[in-house]
Amino acid sequence: MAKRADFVESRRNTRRNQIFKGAVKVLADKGYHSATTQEIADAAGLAKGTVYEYVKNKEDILLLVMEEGLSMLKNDINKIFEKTDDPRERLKQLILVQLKFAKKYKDSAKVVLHEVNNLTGDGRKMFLEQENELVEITRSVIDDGIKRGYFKKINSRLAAELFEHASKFYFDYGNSPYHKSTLNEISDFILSNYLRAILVDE
Amino acid sequence: MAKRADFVESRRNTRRNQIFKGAVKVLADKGYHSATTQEIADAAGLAKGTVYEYVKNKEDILLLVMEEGLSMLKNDINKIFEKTDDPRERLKQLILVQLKFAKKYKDSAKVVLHEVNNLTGDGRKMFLEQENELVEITRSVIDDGIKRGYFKKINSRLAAELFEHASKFYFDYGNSPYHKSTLNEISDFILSNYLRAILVDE
Amino acid sequence: MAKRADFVESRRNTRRNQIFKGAVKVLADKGYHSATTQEIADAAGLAKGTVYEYVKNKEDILLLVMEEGLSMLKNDINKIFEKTDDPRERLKQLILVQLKFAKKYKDSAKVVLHEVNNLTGDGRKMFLEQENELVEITRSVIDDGIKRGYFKKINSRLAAELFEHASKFYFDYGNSPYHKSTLNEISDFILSNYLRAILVDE
Amino acid sequence: MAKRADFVESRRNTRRNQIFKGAVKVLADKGYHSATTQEIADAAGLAKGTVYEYVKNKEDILLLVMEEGLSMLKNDINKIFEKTDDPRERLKQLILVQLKFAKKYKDSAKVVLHEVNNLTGDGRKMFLEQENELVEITRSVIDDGIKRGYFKKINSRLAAELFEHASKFYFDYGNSPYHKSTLNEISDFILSNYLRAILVDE
DNA sequence: GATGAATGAGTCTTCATTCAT
DNA sequence: TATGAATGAAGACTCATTCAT
Repeated sequence: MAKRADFVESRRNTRRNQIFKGAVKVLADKGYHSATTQEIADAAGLAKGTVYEYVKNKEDILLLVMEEGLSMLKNDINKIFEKTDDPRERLKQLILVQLKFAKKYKDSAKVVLHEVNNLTGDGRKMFLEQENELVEITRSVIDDGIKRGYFKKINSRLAAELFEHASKFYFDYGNSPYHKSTLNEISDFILSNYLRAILVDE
Repeated sequence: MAKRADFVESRRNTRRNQIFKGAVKVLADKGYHSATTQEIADAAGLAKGTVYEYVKNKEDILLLVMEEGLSMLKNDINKIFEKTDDPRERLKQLILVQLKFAKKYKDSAKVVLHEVNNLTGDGRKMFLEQENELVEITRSVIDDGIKRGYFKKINSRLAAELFEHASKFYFDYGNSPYHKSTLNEISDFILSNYLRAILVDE
Repeated sequence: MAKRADFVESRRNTRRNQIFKGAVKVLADKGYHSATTQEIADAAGLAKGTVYEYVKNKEDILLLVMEEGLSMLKNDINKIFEKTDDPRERLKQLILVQLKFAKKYKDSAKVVLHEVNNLTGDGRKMFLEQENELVEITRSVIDDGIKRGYFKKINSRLAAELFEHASKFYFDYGNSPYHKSTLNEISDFILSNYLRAILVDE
Repeated sequence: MAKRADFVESRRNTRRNQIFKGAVKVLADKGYHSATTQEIADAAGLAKGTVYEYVKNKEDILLLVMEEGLSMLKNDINKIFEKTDDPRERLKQLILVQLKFAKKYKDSAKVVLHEVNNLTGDGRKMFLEQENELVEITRSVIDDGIKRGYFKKINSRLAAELFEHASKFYFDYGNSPYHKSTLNEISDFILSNYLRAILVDE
């Protein structure tokens, strides 16, 4: 029984999670550069010094938030593939899941969308890779749909990029007082227009 | 003859333009918070103190850049309406103009897109208003198209928001090494799919 | 039988010795202020908290090292007096022993020489007293030599201070890449020149 | 007339000198690591930010102090060579000058002696080079003395190192309450004993 | 006794803004 | 008007010390 090591590992996870939760709130609210490590520590319910036990530096906090955010999103996405293998349904769910994610994890989504540019070096590289992976998943679904004769013969990579971009629409929601539509209206519009646009005419 | 006042006013414009040009480059390159006023002054070919003669504070520099950027974009947009009054053509041009703008004024576009959140108070309000105005222009074109029987009876406000959002796609291009499509491919895709999706079937 | 107390006392000594050995290495390498208590604990093979069971604070670690260093040096010095009572030979050995000490306990010597100024309060007082004691030993040897007619009638206190100072020469050796002489060359030079200089002409 | 550039240059020198003077006091008193940049700025009569206009970082302040200290010392040394070319007199003056320097510029001397180890990289290299230069000057004087038959055929490099070391004796004076001798006593002792020791017997 | 996670005071450094020239 | 030296508030990060387990 590696009881001791387990405990240490578990506490480590607890702390990283505290930091994640605190940081998400603060970063979504003030943005990376305007947020101070003190504020993040306070929001995490930890002392400043304690945060640095679990994180290399400020950028590492951002990385933690983005990785966790992406990981949660990927989790949701993976579940889609268990339910159906029809590319039309998969593509639809792919969009829905991301719109819902933006609503459910409003703060995480906001950080993921807005703070990429504050990532440098390996962190940035890793993030872009993950983002690209997401596009590639979408692309493979589209390619499958084309092969099976459901979708028109479009540039699947670009289509995937544009779908991903559209899925991010809701990420920004609430930033402007002029935004009014509900999540349902948005997903209905995208699904019934964008998605239908690439279906082959029957 | 307000000769003297004219001269003063004209120099003021020259200076503000110098600042705009310098700031655009620096802000696009390093982002608002990482850029220093010194760097901006250098890029503008002015002393730091001189910059402050023409600008209230750092945020005011950002505002200047965004206003100028938006104003250039609006200029381009207004020209569309002089050429045709067919809402189908107008909507198409509306999208094209924005994609082209993102390419032509890469740096301005980057700043406009990424730094909104660093605007506060009245500056932010003004920017969001202008952005909303843009959406409203698009919306009125769509409404006109619906009225004339060209477009389906869709939620025109939401449609306009989504078109605006899609137009911003190219703004982010080049940020990731995975981005590969050309401007032409992007506009073709959007026009032939998104735009066609809202046309009434003949 | 104070068995229990003995055991406690013995462990205490073991631990203090671990700390001494670890600290000497780290302090000689990085200097007092740049060395962290964590590094010292690591080098001692103890946990940080454990170190604080045997030591009041960081300065106390330095004190431990300096006291131990001086105590070892005094040990070596005392042996001289058992072997001869000729002040000429005693003075010679006094110098030799210190040069050799600097070579044998390079790290200890380095710490003793360089970190005096980081000692404060009682620790500093104690150290300076001990250093003075060393000078006084040398002085008494010189005084004895003068009384017996071997040495010239010089200011014995100052002479002792200068001999002590010369003995520290080798302490600094190796700090600069320009240092090249061997211990033997140094001791030969000091003995055959400085020492001979105070002998009465025969 | 490069009036403007001259003025700028002159102010720069004034400021660097203020920093030098403030830093010398503080560094001599508290040591490099215990002194804060705030204390140094205060002692210099400048704001903390202003100090950083004239200095790269904290270590750069130390470098400034050591360079200035060494430069003053070298100045004094150079004057010796103008007065006589007799190596016996030159060597004597070489020692005297350094002892006097330690008295006159007590604080500078203390910093130069004690803080070498806090110099890193190029700063350290430069300092050691300069120190070596000093030894080489002494050595050349000794070599000259040997060639002219005044001094015994000793290892001149080592002799020079030891003379330099002895000259530093007074640098440390005042650190311990047990130090009592005056500068005159010290120089008399060194000159009449150490120096005479290397003279050829007549 | 031993441990090492938690703490927060303390430090260096940057940079927007001001103002005397 | 133009300048850039001076300022000091603010912020990231370190590390000696404590204390619950």
